[in-house]
Amino acid sequence: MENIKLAIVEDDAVIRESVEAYMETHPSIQITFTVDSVEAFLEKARAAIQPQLDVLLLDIGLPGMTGIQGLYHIRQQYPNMDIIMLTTFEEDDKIFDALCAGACSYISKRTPLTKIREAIFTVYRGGSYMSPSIARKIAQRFMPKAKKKENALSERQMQIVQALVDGLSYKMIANKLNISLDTVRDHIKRIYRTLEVNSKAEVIKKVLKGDI
Amino acid sequence: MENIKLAIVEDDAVIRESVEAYMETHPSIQITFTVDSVEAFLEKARAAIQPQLDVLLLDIGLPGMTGIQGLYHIRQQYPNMDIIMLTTFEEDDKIFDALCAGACSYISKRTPLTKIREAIFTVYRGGSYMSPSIARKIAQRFMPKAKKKENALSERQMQIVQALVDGLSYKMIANKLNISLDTVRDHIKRIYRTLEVNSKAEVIKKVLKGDI
DNA sequence: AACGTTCCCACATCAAAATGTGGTTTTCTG
DNA sequence: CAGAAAACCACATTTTGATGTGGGAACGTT
Repeated sequence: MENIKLAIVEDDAVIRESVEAYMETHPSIQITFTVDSVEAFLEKARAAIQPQLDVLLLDIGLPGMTGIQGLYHIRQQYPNMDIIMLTTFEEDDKIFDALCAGACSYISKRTPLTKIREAIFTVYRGGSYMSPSIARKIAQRFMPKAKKKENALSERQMQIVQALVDGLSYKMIANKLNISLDTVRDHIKRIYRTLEVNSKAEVIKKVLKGDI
Repeated sequence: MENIKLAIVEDDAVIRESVEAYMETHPSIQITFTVDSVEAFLEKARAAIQPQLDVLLLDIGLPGMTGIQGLYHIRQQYPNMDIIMLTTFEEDDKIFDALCAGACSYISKRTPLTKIREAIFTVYRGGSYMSPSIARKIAQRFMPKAKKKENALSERQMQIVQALVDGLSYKMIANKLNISLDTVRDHIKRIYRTLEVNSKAEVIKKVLKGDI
């Protein structure tokens, strides 16, 4: 029989209490505590007897320290705890911030409690649940970005761009490609024009961002 | 009433037929066709009367052209179709390849048919469903990479690095931060040392790659 | 054959960056 | 308070980078 130690951080009393009441009814879930802010959570965590925790439901839009900021601090105390972010649809653009900060699940507050409970079990077992709209955004993040223009560089130009990205100086590029320094300059000049940039830095940024 | 036009690409006849039989029973799902390879799918798509399709269940491990390779070709014919990848657990490392190739959902074959059907509706409505173990892998992908060294830059140094990445010149940085040009040089000099690089290009690369 | 593209090279100029040495002032912390 | 760390500034030198102009050779297309 599982025994999941759950904590809740949610400022809206109505939501907090309804979630708490619902989760409490399940025999495998044990609510360790619920608080209304990250600050309150951290205080509990700092207390002498640091309560053991498996899963945390964390609201993303909190007064004071936001959930995202809080994630960072919370994970210092509980590096192995699984954190489920609760969010309203307006905050969907914070998905990636939250994921980067270490959230492992991201659920809309509109999700039925039964699904949220399911998610708790899922993350406890090493999985992750994402609301469908969230998951879609994540999937899109991986898709090839819409290449705007036909800014196709020639084969040679690509070699030079690559060398630039690798941090080679003009001289080194000339050497590597067995062409003269002036030729390298010539290529780069034209590359800048077709890419509509005017510094090495911008070229590198474009490449690293996948715009090329 | 929804009317989802579904196609299935799956080489294993047992799985294919069981999925087909199950989906067929739902009044909102209409199976346009099922085939056993990407090649067969593309042939159907090339036919004079190109069938309309909403959702595709695509096996990832196919003989001949794999699902991942197929994704590319299929999406040329049906750029707006939602594609759900079916996968066995051994292929979990192909998640990101598939997502990059344009899949919008990724489901283990061990998933109960009822869940798979749910996923079909989810993607049809603009969402996405990921199997828990897959979703977890994706979440982990976003988490802070293991920072190797203590290359911690000071607050000020980070500002300067950021400015460099933004493409500002030393002069502009000096102006922006209200310090002298020489001071900017000084900071950058030290940054290069602690980062063990010796050009702006390398700094930018490090930042963009998340090494910092 | 004429044209466009790509690749190649040279010369020139000014701005920017890389790097070193030397010193001062805050600010934080043991 | 003393010492370390960070931030600040100056001066000097060498290398790179950005940009322009001008021209030549190879290759494929019309």
